[in-house]
Amino acid sequence: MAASVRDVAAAAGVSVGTVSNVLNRPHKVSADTVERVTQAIERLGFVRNDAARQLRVGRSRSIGLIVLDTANPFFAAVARGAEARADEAGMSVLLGNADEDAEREGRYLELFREQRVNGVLITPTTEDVARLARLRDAGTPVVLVDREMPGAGFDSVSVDDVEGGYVAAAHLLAGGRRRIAFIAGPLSIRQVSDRLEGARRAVEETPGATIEVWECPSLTVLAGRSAATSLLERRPSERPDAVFAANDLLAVGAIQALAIMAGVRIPDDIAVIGYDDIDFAAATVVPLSSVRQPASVIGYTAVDLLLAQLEDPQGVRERNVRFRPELVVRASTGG
Amino acid sequence: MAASVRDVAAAAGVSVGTVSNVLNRPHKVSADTVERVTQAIERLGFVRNDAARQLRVGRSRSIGLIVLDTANPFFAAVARGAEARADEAGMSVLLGNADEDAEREGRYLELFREQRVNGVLITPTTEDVARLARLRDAGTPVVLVDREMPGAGFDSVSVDDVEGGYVAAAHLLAGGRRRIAFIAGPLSIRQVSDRLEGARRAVEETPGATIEVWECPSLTVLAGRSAATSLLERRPSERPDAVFAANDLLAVGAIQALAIMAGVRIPDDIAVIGYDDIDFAAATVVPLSSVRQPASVIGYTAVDLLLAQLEDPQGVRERNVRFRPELVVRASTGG
DNA sequence: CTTGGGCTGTGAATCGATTCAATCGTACCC
DNA sequence: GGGTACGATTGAATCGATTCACAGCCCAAG
Repeated sequence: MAASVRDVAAAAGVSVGTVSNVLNRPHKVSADTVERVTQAIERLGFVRNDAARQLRVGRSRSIGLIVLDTANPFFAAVARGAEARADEAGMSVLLGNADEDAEREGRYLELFREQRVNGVLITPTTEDVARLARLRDAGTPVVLVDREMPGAGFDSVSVDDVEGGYVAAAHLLAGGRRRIAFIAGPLSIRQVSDRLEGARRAVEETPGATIEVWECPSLTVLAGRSAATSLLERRPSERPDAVFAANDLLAVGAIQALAIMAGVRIPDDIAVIGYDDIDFAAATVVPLSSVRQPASVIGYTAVDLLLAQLEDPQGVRERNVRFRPELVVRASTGG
Repeated sequence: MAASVRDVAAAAGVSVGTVSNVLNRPHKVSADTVERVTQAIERLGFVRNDAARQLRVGRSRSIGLIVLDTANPFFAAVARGAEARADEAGMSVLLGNADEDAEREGRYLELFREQRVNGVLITPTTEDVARLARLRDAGTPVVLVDREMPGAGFDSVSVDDVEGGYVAAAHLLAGGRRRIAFIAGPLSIRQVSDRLEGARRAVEETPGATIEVWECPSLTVLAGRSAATSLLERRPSERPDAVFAANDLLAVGAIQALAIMAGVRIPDDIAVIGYDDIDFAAATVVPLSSVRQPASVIGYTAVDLLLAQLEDPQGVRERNVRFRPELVVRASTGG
């Protein structure tokens, strides 16, 4: 059906070994042989069969990346960064969308193993890393993205979410807010619980301040909207005076519910702060304050660590690159 | 290194053929053999080598999807839809980000050919489909996404962009606007030029109405912001009274520049309408009117067409599924 | 003239899952 | 007992690119 190296070799009047050399080590082949083979390739429309190549070589040229949710611009940016670095190394990135679901995550992990990827970058959905540990022990480099697990022996690239949570809450408290509602995604997601922990810490340092948690099933605009809606069922006097959303999607949803659908004044009645500082944060009804993470740099760095592991499989492990979150103040918190 | 079927066979005391059968046709194997083999697989941590499988079977279990820009939530939604349908068919989607760049697009096309994907879904960056035609003629099904090319012989799933452009402009005109600025992405992108064509048509039907085109290098928030900024360099009396952005990202950027940075009143001074109706459209400073496209349905349907081609390679070609765009009116056009 | 070294080029062996014709039992029927 | 049928199992052949030990050739040095 499709032309193979064998066909090309026949057409060019050389051996298969030579064709392979033209493909992979052209400098080892005389110029006019390269020419003849190249022409034959062109003529036959030959395209290297990557499966055969992989089988022989023993590994692929791709890196697997599993993120919590591709619909989140933050992860889209992470993926771009990862892709850029992989590109430089002549590799490509396979992107898997776990959709905050451990089972889907598992399916992608399995798929990537079958594909013999060079390594896996992952933002795990759960604390359970037994699977990842097995994968790593079987020789596949693993790098945690946007997440750190000290002691588990994984390289990681993360942003200190506890600090980020602290910074966000401290900012609200500094603005005089005392009753904070934390609109959370699933608390089983580490980023969420860390941000909460940081926020709690800030609250505890402030006499009279309280924080309550609204757990949503997912980190989406829709979830944020419905969380804020149920929040509005209370009498105004019992409502919180600030909302800290676990990410910008939730915050955007909350703003839709509060400002647009219910006419709550932001930040006068309720201040809102999100997390991630996605592109849209500056364009919301009331421009959204947020905590910025260097998304694409995270992706880029993660691939970097992976390549280092590939380079030197015996090298030091558990390198944790940690970025600092950065508060971005806009109108939604009275900036 | 990693365990192979051969190792599993030895460990379970059966032949490699039986292991393969357990993997692929368990009903053909007696229950206790299945059990023994399964245990051996477990014990050895065997994971099927997909490259070998692919090599033998002749094709992969994946579908390639190349979109203009993964950072655009519209395409993220398309990808989700595609993934959902592929999943149902036991396939997975390889996502390529062309980034509006024909060369990157070509690289992914090449990659997908090497991987022997079952088919390619693509939103082409250019009009030049010679490459795609070659791919199709070589036996790889191709489905155009969010784009139609009558006569070229490709199946496609699209939304009538000319109509969408017409609807958007007609809406602005119906609101009394007469001087429309079309903030365009690269006009080489068909969606952009089609939307412009539709808008032009509406303008021509309206005495005294004019439309001018601001071409941006890309379809991003940033590009929209700078286009709107340069628009503001004119004296207020010479500014347009409406902006039609080729997509929501541009519109969001334009809103940032107009409303937030320059204090232009929307829609009083300038009305704004976008295209795609992404999740964030409802949450912008001034909720954004837009033209909705059923993004995830587009992705889902595209895979559907692809599967049909796979099913029946000789079947009818050039099936064009066309959805109708839907006007969504919000405050940015005085809704 | 011979030897040695540097280039080119060769082709059989290899990776691991799948396939399918062939074999082996066992049960059943006449 | 002989024959048939059927289910379970076997294992050699296969897919296509890569690799590497080896061969052929030519020129320069001895």
